[in-house]
Amino acid sequence: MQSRTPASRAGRPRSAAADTAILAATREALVELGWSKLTLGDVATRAGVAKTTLYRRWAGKNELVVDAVAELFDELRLPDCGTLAADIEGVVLQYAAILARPEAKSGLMSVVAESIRDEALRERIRASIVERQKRLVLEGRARAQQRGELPPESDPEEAARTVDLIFDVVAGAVVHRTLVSAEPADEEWVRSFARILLFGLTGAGEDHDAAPPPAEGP
Amino acid sequence: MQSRTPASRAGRPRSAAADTAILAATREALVELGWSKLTLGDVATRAGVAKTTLYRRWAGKNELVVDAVAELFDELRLPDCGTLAADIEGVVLQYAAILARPEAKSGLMSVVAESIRDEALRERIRASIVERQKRLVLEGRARAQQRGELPPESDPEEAARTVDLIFDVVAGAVVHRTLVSAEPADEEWVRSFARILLFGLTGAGEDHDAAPPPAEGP
Amino acid sequence: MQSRTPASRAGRPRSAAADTAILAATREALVELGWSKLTLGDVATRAGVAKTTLYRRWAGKNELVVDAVAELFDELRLPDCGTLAADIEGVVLQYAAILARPEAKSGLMSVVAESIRDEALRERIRASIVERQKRLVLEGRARAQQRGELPPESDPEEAARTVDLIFDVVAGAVVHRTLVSAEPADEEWVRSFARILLFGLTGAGEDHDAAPPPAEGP
Amino acid sequence: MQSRTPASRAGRPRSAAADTAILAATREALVELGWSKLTLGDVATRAGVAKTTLYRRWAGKNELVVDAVAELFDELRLPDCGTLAADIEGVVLQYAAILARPEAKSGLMSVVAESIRDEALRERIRASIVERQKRLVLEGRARAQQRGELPPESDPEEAARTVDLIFDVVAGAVVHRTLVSAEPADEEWVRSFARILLFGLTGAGEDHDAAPPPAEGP
DNA sequence: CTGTAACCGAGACGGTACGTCCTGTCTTCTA
DNA sequence: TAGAAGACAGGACGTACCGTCTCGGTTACAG
Repeated sequence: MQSRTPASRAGRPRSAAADTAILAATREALVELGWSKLTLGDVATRAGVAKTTLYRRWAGKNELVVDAVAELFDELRLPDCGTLAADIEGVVLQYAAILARPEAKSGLMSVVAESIRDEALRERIRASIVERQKRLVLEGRARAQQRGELPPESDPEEAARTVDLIFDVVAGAVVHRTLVSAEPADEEWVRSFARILLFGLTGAGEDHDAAPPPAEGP
Repeated sequence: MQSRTPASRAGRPRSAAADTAILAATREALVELGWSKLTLGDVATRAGVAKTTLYRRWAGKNELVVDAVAELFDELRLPDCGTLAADIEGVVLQYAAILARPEAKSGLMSVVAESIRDEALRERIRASIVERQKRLVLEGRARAQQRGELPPESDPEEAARTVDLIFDVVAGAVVHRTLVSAEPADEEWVRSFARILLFGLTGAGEDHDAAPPPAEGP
Repeated sequence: MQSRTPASRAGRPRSAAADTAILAATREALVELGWSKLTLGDVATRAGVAKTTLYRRWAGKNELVVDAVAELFDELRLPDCGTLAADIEGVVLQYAAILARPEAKSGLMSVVAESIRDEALRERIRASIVERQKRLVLEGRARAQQRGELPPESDPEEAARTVDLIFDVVAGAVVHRTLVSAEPADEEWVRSFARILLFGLTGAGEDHDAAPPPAEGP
Repeated sequence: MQSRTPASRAGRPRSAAADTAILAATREALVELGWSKLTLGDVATRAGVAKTTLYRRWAGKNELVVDAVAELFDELRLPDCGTLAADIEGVVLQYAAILARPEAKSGLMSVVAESIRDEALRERIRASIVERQKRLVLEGRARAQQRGELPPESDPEEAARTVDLIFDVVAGAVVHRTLVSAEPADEEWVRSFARILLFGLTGAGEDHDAAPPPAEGP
């Protein structure tokens, strides 16, 4: 989380408990107050820690919140459900479950909004949150290829672009459903979404130029 | 924007020019400073207006920013490109163009983040921004149905759910691409995304229970 | 009180009732709020009058309060009590009675304090409040001279100086007793004060160089 | 001025230099602007101090001005001039000299006016300004009694009342001369005033019931 | 077992912005 | 043309946080 560069510097070492307490207090405050009303002084008080201690470890509110929220994504795992369809549903549901928590909603969107004007913050978010999720998409594809549900990629660059695209679609849809539409991304919704995504993925590769055939739905 | 109730109340009427100046100043400040560093005092100064005038018309920063950003969406139109595929690409591109503007990025995401803890703000966003966009999805579907590209909906409730889903997918993908991945939603990306969406929409309705057939890509 | 320049200007004449209502409202507000918390907007509301009307007639808070307080001194009269001693007591008691009223305390001292930095205000106070009181001292001396209690003045300039001195002593003592010591200037106090003043006045003229004889008091 | 209670509390101690700078800046602002136009923000700026520092130590403008003005009275000393007459003149002159300073004029009268509606403020003024002066009256009487110019008091309660009366007369006269009449309390005026006071004090005790003898002046 | 270096809590500090209130001016409608 | 109503520019208010600093005290490793 922070630099620990050399070996074991002289002097009193930093309290490890403080880190835990601060991040927990941050999430608690996010739930109660939301990002914009969260103050570092209040977080310090909740954590039973001096404001100085907090500033010694994080540069500011944004960095602190990124770390606090990032811990929520530690539990994200890709379950092996046997089919690509089930895997997609599984990972989307997990992502939706995390975004259903108020500390994630409040914290994540706000720091993303802040990151628009702050390159370092954007990088921190990417490293500690986004990449962790994107790994799941990669794992899922590899597994589907092993099963024969998806063909092995021919052009690796094109394949990377597709992963990015899928990730934006999945994460974006869940985020928009949860935050903007403010409706729960429940099982039914996830199933509908996964259908569209699956058909999009498996159908979109067939023919790049032919118009798609007319269909009954939606 | 504000009450317009009776006919022509007593006392000096509110300056219409002030509204315009304030909203423009707000967008300008959003571009330069971003949401979190935007100050109502600064906006007032830029607009050549007293702080009180600003507070007389808006309850706070969030309400002001929503109105300022909402004006950006006034220009959103659905072009009639002849085919569903082209229409989808067209509207996604337009939405992407708006989200490419820094005042939209900074403003929109921040107020959405704030709206998580503020029902009234969420409603204001829905009314002045979201609904305006969702109308385009409805228009596009009606047009596609006229052309015969999409069948008329049988269950109107199911149809409404589908519109919401599509909207979350489209808007979410563009938002995520633009803000989180911080890559431009350019023509190439939009074409790829529209392909997936089109196949998803036209293919997903075919058979609700059968597994999709294996495909080549990606 | 204010300009009334020519004869009877064209257009709607100023409401005379408004003046009365405004001054009464000013005194009422002085009692309830004191000078520093009194606002012209509040006075206008109490008087059932628009702020504009108020500003059309008075230049500001200070001028308004001077006029409002000056009306309190209209009732000041010098009773003919038969002896100089009784006359002094009588006028001091009257002055004390006015200063016992909270609107006088609050208003008078504040405008005097303001007048330190405002020549025009000082002149207005002198004209509408101070001179009115000083007249009583002049009357009292004339009456005492007629009775033979005081000798006629030889040097008119010296006499004027003495009147000023007496006035400062009398008014100053009552003001200080009432405001700074915050004790009532009741009959007992006035009697003690009048004794000192009377002996001072009648004894001080006797011998300008000789040291006063030792005495029993105070 | 503020609490000094325990030994050396935790945390960064308050800057002593700040107190000095703030009070000096307050007097400076009083001279330039007067009480009503004096701003706490401006005082803070002049003192090179943050507004918060100022509010941490004083409850408001009035308390601050009392303390700033009170320091002016620190220099007040009773000179031993040998006779009661000379002592009176000396102390009155000193008091007049302080009241001649614009910061005293502006500040003192305004806070006294405010104190009418604020018991705590009145007490603060009494403690830090009035009592300090009243001590001089006590010293002066004791000295005169040692010299035999005044008899020792028989009734201590009556004696206290007399001290209060004298103080109101002396302070009130100087204040009224300086502020209301707006004339300097110069040596000549002080001599005339001291004469009256001296005769009043030494003569008033002689006979409580007899009418004073007719005299030549004023 | 003793420096000493880095930590810790507490809280004052110089700042910035807040949202409210009041001032004195103006603009409109009504009488 | 006066008056009521109320919007306007401007500016001070007192509060809340920010991020920094200066204290007295406490660990825990190094000599």
